[in-house]
Amino acid sequence: MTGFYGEHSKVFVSVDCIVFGFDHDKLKLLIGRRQMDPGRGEWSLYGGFVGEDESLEEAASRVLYTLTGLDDIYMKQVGAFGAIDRDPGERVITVAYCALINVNDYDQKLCDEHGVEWVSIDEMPKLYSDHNEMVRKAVALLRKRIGTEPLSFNLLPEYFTLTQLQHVYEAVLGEQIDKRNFRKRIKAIDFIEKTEMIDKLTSKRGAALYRFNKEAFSPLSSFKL
Amino acid sequence: MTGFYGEHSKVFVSVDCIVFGFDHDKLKLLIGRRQMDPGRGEWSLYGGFVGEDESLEEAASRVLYTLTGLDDIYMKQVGAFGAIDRDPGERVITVAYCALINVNDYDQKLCDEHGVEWVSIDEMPKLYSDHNEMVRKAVALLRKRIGTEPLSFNLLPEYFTLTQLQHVYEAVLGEQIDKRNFRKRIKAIDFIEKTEMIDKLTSKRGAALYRFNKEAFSPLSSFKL
DNA sequence: CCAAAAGTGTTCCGTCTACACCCATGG
DNA sequence: CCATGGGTGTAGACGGAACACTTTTGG
Repeated sequence: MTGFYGEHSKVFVSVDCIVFGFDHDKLKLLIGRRQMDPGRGEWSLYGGFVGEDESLEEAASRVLYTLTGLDDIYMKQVGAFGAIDRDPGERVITVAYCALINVNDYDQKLCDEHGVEWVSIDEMPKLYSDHNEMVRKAVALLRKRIGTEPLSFNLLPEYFTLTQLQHVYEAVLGEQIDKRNFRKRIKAIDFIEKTEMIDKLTSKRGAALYRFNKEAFSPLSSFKL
Repeated sequence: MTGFYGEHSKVFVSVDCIVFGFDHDKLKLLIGRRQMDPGRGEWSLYGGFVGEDESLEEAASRVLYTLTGLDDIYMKQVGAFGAIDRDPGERVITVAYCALINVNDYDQKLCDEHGVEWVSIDEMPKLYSDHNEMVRKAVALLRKRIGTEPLSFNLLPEYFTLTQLQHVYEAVLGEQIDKRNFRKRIKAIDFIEKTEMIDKLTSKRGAALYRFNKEAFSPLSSFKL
């Protein structure tokens, strides 16, 4: 089997993961010191090469699993980056994926092993290659979509208070939101369910815990937030 | 120079172009019969492999130039498609690009040479590999963006009537629009300029010709349509 | 008893939507 | 003179934004 496309050239393809988390009212990004040449020691997104036996999504999932120990992560393609000299080593075309995780689920040991840590997106340092551009694009996508797709829940624990949820929106959108208007809109969304549970950690009075009901959500149900 | 990433494997990368046009009140797509194996003779998007010396965008531009004879085409990345068996020949990762062109500018001779033709998007046949999925995604993106980005002008000649413009929106969105409301919104957009010219071809009375003023448009000026 | 966060409605204003008739002209 | 597409305004509904006070309880 000689192959059909033999006359054409092949190229390295990698995936890079833009991992967002939410903590202390801030949107956070997981970055680490690059552990290979070229660019060893520079701040960088976590990534990996795409193997012969895996799709792009599989490669991204594998990389995310290696990094966080988590499976079944919310993941969305951000785009392909293919400038000739984008990687200082050899030519590599990268497909960037944006992942949203709950920082509590995250495995701190793995974090340390890979030398990655959380930084606030507004304190992001210069990253390796064109990784800053990837992050910018991912944040832009996040902002566009958070109003019409149920993304925010991926950044929170299963049970959350409305104040927490509001803080996620404020962190992503970068603006303050009126509490009463926010809660009014939440009430209109039927797949955000109030539970009987009460959170006593974040306030003396205690706050009702809510959850996202995946079953009640249909991709067709357009909502506005 | 042995390279830094020698232990990893390389893969074929191609670009596929989803070329939209607008004619007779319909959104059209440029497709052709595939002229190589495997899949020879099947309906397909037009594409090409990414060379060692060109970026993804350059490859897409080259492919579009080869196909249409046009330079400086509006082009947007749709996404990367990387399922292992997506191509029946060998493994190929493809980056899809969506292009918008004015069907009048198009070179009919090249069209014939490459064996491509325009089809209405609602009469699209089964295409090679996962190309239908690419088109679906491109149409979805188009619908999302046409309301907030000045895309529509790329599908029209430099000078156009408001009725033509409205038909573009109707074709893309797949729904009727109220003429008076549409024109009211247009009046509020300052980078759509009325000219002194009058088009006498499409109606007996004649219709004012408008143009999109690129200079008056700023990417920040958010508009709603 | 007080600090700190939770919870709750109303009014106003601007935006979107629905809707029908006259105009100019070529044939 | 009539068929064809061009062009115009208003009223009512709806949705989004602004805005302040009471409740609960741990310390």
